[in-house]
Amino acid sequence: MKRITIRDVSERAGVSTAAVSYVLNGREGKVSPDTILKVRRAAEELNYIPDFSARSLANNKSKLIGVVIPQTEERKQLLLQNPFYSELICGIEARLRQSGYHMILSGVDKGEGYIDTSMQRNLDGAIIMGIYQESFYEDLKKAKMPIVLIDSYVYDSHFHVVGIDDELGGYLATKHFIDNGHTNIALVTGMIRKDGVVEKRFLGYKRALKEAGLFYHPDHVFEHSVTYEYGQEAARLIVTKYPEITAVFATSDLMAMGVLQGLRDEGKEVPEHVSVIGFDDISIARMCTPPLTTIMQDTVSRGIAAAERLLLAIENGSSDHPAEPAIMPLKLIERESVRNLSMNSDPIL
Amino acid sequence: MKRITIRDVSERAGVSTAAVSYVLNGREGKVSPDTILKVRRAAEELNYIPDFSARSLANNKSKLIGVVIPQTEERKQLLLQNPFYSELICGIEARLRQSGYHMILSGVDKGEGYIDTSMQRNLDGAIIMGIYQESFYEDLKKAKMPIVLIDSYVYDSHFHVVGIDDELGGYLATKHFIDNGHTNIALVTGMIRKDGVVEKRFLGYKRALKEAGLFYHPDHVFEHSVTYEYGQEAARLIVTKYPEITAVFATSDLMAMGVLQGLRDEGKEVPEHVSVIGFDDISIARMCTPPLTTIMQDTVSRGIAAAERLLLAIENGSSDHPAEPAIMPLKLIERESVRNLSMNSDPIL
DNA sequence: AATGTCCATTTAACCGGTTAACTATATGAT
DNA sequence: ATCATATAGTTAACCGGTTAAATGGACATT
Repeated sequence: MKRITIRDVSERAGVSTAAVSYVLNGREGKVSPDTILKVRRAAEELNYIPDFSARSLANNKSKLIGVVIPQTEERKQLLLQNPFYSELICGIEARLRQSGYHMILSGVDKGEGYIDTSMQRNLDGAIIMGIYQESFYEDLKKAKMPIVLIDSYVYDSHFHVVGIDDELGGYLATKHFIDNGHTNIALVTGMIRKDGVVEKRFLGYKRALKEAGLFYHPDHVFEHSVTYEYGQEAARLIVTKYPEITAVFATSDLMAMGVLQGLRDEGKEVPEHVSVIGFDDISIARMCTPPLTTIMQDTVSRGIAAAERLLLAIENGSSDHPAEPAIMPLKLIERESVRNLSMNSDPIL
Repeated sequence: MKRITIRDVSERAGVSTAAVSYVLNGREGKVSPDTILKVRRAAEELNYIPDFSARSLANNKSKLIGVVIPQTEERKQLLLQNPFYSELICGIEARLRQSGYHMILSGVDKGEGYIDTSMQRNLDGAIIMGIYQESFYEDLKKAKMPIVLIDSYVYDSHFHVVGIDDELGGYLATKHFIDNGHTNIALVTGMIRKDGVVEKRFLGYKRALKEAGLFYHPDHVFEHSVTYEYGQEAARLIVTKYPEITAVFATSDLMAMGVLQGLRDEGKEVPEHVSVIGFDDISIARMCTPPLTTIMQDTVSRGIAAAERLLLAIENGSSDHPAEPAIMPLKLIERESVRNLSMNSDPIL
């Protein structure tokens, strides 16, 4: 059961290996229709499947894309428990496969060592989700391959960006609370890092407050990690220490779900006592109790868009001058986790 | 910025490329300590990173593992919305990376064409999650690489299996209902396919019923697709057509969450009116309302175990005679979605 | 001194493709 | 008839490693 090589095909077709290679790669005007036919037939009959390693070695194209997601520091595992990443990956994988590319999925925490992977595998490009320390981006630049960033605002001429208007998202959520008569609005969020998405959402939050003439209260910002558990903890804090708060904007649905649970643990009803808005509209947002009002981004489409962008850059060989950031649409989805305080004068249960 | 090759290292160290290769691959007794030192230093100084394509071409080892998960037929996207797969992948990725392997994640529906991927990339092995049509397994056998199956019972001498005792899981869930005084217990499940996991869970369900002297009622089995939406639909059916049912065993947490929502849509409370048990203990099982009683399997560990098993098979070159199936532990986690009918004589709200 | 062994090292073929450069033939222009 | 050009196909070097076989030197044996 030896492997069928291009030589086998060339012999069977009665031509040189070069001819076979030209036919199989669709080189224009290098081969006659007759030869094309012979080669196609021979390849078909032998069920020839090219070896990507050999191909990669010869022409320095691996058809391999690195996909990076954050990982937990302690357990060295992918942060895939946040469905946000899963959904992105669905989109990315589907689009890549469609063009004959494959995806190598890796977790990264500090970003050290990823450059090795990229070199070893001769990656044609990479999609980086999440935000990392500066040095990682420096390494990525050295890699000299097209790179698409999702969820970080490192606007550098080396990087393509497929983002959303996070500032607007933060604004819309906060505004929605204000429109519903809320004035004490908490923000529950992961670490606010420079160039990260939550920084922008935070900015939008502040803008909405300011625009409405509301006071920005730093104590009402609960900042830690993007986990269900922290959402829960923040909710407890809110109930016990800041009872004036009637609305919580969580910068990810996962945290929002934690907030929901935390409030419940403390005997508060949503939205009767406290209203909650999330971010992302991951699929479980509509499944929780009550269904979560959230800022929707079409995550799967965003994954597809990121892959598309990357493929384009690869095929153009334009790793240098990326187009300007693609900004995907965004909107607030009203479900049942927000109560209208102004109109509804029902007494609290 | 040319690539550093083994030749560069050999020149710098003043030895042949063969010597470098031997040192870097730790060939015993082929090189003197002196040479080892020189090579190590040179490689270090040049920051040499080997090219896996070249290596793969030369020794037919790619250090690449194929990881396959089902995909939706319509949209050609990975079934990653079920966190069960995400969690497995977390475990797999972590373990593979630890040993210098990388993972190519692909979606597959009918299984056609995957064999091509495997050939093109010279995969060293594969981990297959989910269940597929017969022909896919036939293809896999031809691939002549170690393969680990998760979630299918194709006990063939070609395949390694890292499973759980699904029959027991089904039994435990059903038994728990019975112990709590339930006698009309519905089963909500994806398609019951031969050699699939749900077939076994179904068997466990029937065994528990029989053991308790309860009548197995085929109408109480709701079988369709493993989705939140179907769980919801099944719940509606149950409430409207089979009001005698007081307990629902869903064979995946995702479906169980749909059931929860469907019951709520119909104005039923869980567990006051209807009790629910899920399967898998995905992370959101404890996050939903009420927290879901479920059959816990440590999914991440199972991913790790699968990877471990595969690596072992690869390193032994033993693609032929797999050890017997590894069966991971299982237990019922009691949360708040089951009501005890027998002891608790509170009137229904 | 000749021969055999061992050890460390090198040589060079090989993996399976791609592609620049070359050859051979046909076509067209002068 | 001669030369230039275009077209179709081939040759062989090359990508960056691995590894069987050959080499060469040191040492021991007869």
